[in-house]
Amino acid sequence: MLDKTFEAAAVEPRISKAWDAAEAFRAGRGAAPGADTYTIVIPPPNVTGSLHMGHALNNTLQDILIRLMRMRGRDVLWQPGLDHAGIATQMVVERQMMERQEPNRRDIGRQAFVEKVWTWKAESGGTIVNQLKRLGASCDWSRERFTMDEGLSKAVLKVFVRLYREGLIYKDKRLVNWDPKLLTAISDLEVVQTEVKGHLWHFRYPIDGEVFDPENPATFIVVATTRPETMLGDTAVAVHPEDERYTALVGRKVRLPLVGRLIPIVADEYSDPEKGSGAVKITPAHDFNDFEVGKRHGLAQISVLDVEAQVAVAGNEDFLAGVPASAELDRTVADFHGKDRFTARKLIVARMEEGGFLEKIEPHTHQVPHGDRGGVPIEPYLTDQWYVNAAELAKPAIASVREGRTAFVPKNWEKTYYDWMENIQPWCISRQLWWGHQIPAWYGPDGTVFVAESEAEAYVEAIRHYQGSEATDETFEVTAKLSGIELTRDEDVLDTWFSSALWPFSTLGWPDETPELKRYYPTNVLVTGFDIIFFWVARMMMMGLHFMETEPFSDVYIHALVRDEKGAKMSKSKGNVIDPLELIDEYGADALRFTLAAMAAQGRDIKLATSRVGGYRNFATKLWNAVRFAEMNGCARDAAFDPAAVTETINSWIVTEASKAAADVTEALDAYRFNDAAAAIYRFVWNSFCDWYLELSKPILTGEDGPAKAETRATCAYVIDEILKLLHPFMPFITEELWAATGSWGPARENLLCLTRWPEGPVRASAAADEINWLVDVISEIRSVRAEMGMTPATQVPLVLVGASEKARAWLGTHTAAIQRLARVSEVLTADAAPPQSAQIVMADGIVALPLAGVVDLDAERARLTKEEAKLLDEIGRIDKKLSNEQFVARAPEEVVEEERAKRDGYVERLAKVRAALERLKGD
RNA sequence: GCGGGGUUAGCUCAGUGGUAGAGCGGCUGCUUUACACGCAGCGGGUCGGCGGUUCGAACCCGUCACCCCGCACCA
Repeated sequence: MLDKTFEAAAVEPRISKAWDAAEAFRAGRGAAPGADTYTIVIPPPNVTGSLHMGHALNNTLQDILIRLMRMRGRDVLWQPGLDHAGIATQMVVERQMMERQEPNRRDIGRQAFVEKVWTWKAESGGTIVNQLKRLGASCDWSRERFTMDEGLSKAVLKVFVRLYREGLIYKDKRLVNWDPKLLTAISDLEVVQTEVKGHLWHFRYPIDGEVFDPENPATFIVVATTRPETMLGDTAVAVHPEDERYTALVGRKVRLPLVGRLIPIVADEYSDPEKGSGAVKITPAHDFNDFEVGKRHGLAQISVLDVEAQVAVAGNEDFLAGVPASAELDRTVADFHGKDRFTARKLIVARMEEGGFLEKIEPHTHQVPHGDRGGVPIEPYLTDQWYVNAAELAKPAIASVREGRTAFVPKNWEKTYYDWMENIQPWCISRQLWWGHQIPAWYGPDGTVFVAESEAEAYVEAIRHYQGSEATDETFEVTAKLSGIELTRDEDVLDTWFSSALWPFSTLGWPDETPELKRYYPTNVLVTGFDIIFFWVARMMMMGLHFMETEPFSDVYIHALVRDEKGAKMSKSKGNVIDPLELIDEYGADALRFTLAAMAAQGRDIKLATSRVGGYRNFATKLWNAVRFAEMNGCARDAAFDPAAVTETINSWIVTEASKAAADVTEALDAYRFNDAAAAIYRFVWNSFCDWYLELSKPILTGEDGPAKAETRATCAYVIDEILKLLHPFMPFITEELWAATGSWGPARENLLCLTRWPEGPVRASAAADEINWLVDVISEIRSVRAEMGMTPATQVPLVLVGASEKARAWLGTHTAAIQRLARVSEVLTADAAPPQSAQIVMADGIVALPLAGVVDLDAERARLTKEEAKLLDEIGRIDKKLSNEQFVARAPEEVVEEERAKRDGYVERLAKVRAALERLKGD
């Protein structure tokens, strides 16, 4: 006998083990002969990560699709794995070293540090994998991949070299987003804008040739800035060409305070007359816009900060070039050199004030770019970095979506994709880190770069380049030594997303021509959150198209972000994080999964209230107890059972309803309408099967043995099987457990539920619906009236069916026992007229009278009927208004008009009966 | 500034042309032999405001208000 409740914590690990032991999730398991493939690659979670609500949702949805398709007999692969998360992982390991008071990474050197990271990965990396297993994710874990694996690294090398040779990867000196804390460049996408309350400092720059007088505006030009410390690198002041206030000054020069550099006033449309003073200082080496202005006017790029964003002016040739020596300059160098950018800011403002160059300070709130990992303001910084020509790779990726080869669901995300792809910037892929794929570029003594898949090849190329001679792979070392060439490898590593972009094919074995690659690429759908469209979707599209010449996936399902119940994004700093593992502990993985699926409506974020998880845990218990009931009543599966051949009304009805539910669930999942699918199975299980079918079957199951009882037992078991299948993608644990349990009291199961065929086929026709609807109405109405009349459940009264049709009388006969039980009725009679002092329930087909003499307050019954009369008059009035509108009759579809007429007829008929019932009560 | 989304029951949310539903919560009753993580019943919404299209609008269009999210920029 099943326990009274489902103990998720006890059952889930056992079921997981059973799946593992059966290798149930290996690619192709359960596939029908000759089946099409169905592939999903997991968006690789970060190796340092642990399961958060976003992962829980993302993987629940993927698992639902995967389990569905596996049950439908497709050749399924769900490819799992992790990415190496360059910056995050390096930070984690460095923090650990610091906590253990070990020497830092620079002390131990690159090789030792990388070894430490691998050790860390082996010990504590990838905890998320086990957490995904707890969620029930049916990935082919035997194929788990890591972006730093040998095979995937090989793919990275191949891709880098090929793109380089095609001119799509290049090295360039430009401004990058520099993180002065982590000491690396980062890409645009890794920068977040944060609102900062700062100041706008207005500085007076003296005009060359005038005697500076703070009191005389004709002797200076005012520029406003939020970043005073960059003024040391100013190389111009820009004004708008049509700004009349300044036209006379264009072409003249100003002398940069504190430094003494003579810099031009240029006319450039970048300058906005509305902002600040209308004149803007230009620092090409420290601002992206200024960089462009500088290029237009041939200005020098003077970097005045070092990698840690400290002022670096002493011995800085660019800074000193053309600047006359002066005591003031010496003081500037002495005061500021080596100072942090924020310290320097204060000092510079003080010095400007001292010299009379500070006009005013305004409070100013603005968005300041911060590194998303390091959390400090990024510094636009002039360095050499490697770039991918993303604009070129984006072209075919845009076309794929435009031409429908890859479709976004919901469709409106296409716009976001286009907007980004059409304005895409060069992708900076080099990172000044140690953990990651080291860039396969070697430099010769004169700085010539040799990009190759291995050091050996690089030497071959170098020897060819420098000496025009050939070397073979076997002898290159010798040759290299003899040639005296020494190559130095580029220190930098690649952006983690560079390797993630190859994920849909690198995990399948590319660049080798593996059978898996041939079979499972392209994949069917990528399931991800919108915040990751740029990171993954776009880049996977670009790389997939370039190297495989086929889109990596045909659908991109973009799901919601999970927020807290107030709608705020969950974050550790806000402390509003709901931990999915805690929910699993408390309610079970099935309940969490079902909640997420039920709330995953398209195009809307999920505001998660934990109370809902509790509600769906109750749903699991409900199902559990329904099966327990079946067990207690001997509802064992019957191998010879044919759902098409049942004769009992309730059996025929539930078999039809089950087929409808199957069709609804399947249709919804095929359209990625997870919430509709969840709602359909929920309604069927609870409101059809448990509330009505099981209740109606009780008289039969507790009655005498015979064909009706046997059929009902078999039907009940059959429907439970159908339910377990339909619910399995959503609630894999409890359904697998019940599949095994029900297998123990009927014919043995041939297979695990996860490898069992999904219910397919058309909705079964049945004539039983009218009869069951009638029955449900009768019972519901009686219950309602009883409650309204204040009758206790213990009070039993007879039921008298008055003026009913042949059909209704027959139905009454069939279901007497059920009505007695569910409506608490002592006996069931028919009559031509209602007995005196009855409550009279007006049905479409006759009156159900409950003789209540002495049991109930007749005034209350009169009031009830009067209320109903008023309501009916209301309805009739409303319909009359509609029907008397000529436009409605003329223009509305025929069937709608007919429907209204039929409704009216029904109401009129009821009204007559209600009035008759009232009349009868008058006599009592 | 550009773009996307939202505003429906006390709360969290479904519902894309025929006068509204779920879960949770509330109220009343129930030791009805599957389930109190339950059963039965009840209450609760002028579907953000205004205007338009339509025979008919929660739904389509316009507009206003408020909220959220991207992107860009900010001297």
